[in-house]
Amino acid sequence: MGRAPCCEKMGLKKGPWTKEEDVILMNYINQNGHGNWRALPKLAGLLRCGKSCRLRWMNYLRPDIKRGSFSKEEEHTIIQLHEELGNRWSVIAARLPGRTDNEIKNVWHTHLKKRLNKKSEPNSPMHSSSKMSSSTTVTAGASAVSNLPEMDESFWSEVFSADNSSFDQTTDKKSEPNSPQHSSSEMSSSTVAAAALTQLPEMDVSFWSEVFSAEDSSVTSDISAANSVQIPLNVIETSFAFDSIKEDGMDFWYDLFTRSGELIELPEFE
DNA sequence: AAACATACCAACCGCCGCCTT
DNA sequence: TAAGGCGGCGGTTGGTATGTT
Repeated sequence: MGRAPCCEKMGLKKGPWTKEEDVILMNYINQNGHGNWRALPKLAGLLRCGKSCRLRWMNYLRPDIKRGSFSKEEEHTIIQLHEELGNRWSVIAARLPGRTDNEIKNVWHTHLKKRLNKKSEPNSPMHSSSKMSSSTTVTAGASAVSNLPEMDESFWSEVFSADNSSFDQTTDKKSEPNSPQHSSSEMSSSTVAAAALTQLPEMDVSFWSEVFSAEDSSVTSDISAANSVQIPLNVIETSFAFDSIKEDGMDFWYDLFTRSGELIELPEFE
C-alpha cells in the first residue's frame, strides 16, 4: 500500500520524553481525550509524532498503570499465557491489569525467558526451541503446552527461585517510573508540576515526587499553585474508567506502602 | 580507578489489520 | 473492490545503570 512514515521527520522530536512533555500530554488527554493520535501532538503543542504520544501514554502515563516489580503470581501468569499464546503481548497484557505489553515483553526477554531456558537446559525437549518466538502461533503454543513436563508447584518455585536476585533487583528500579536513564530536563515550572499532582491523585506518586525533588521541597508547599490550572477532577474522571482504576490503584498503593517501610510521607492531597 | 561486560528498559521502526471513502 | 488512513502490535535498538575484572 505504501504509506507515509508516521512522522514526517521535519522538526519532530525523538528520544526520551521530558517531564514537561509528559505534563503537556497528560493535561491534554485529560481535558480532551485522545480522539486522533495523529492530530493530537499538534493540538497539544508537542513536537512529537502521534505514534510517539500514543506509546508514551499507553506505556507510561496512563493513570491505571501498575508500577513496581512483577509479583510471582504475575510472572507465573505471563509464563503460562506465553505458553498458550506465544508472543501475543497485548493479549497477555490484557490479562494482567495495569501492565503494558511493552513491560511484559521486557520482563519476558530480560528475566523469564532466561529463567526458563536455564530451567530447561539440561535436557530440553521443550524450550530449547528458543525460536518459539515470533512465529509462535496459538496452535504452536498449544502444542508446546502439550509437550511440557507437568508444571507443578515445584516447577514454578524452582523457576522463580532460580533468579530471585534479579527478581528483587527489579523491585527497586522499577519503582521509579521516570528512570534515571532519562537525562530529562527538570520541570520548568513548579506550578505545572503541582497542578499535575493535584489533578491526578492516582498518578504514580514517585513520579511526581521526583518531579518535585528536582525543584525543591518548596514546591510541595506551593501546591496551592495548582489552582492555576483549570482541569476539574470530574473531567479526568470522565476521561477514564476511574472507578476501576481507583480500586486497583488503591490496592496497589496500599501494597506498595505496606511493603516499603522506608517510604517517605506523601504530599497531602486535599 | 578505569575499562569492559552485562542487564535493563524506554522508545523507535515497520508491518498488519480494520475501517472509511 | 481498491486505495488510503489510522491505530495497534511485536521486534529491535540505543542509552544508561550496574556489576566485574
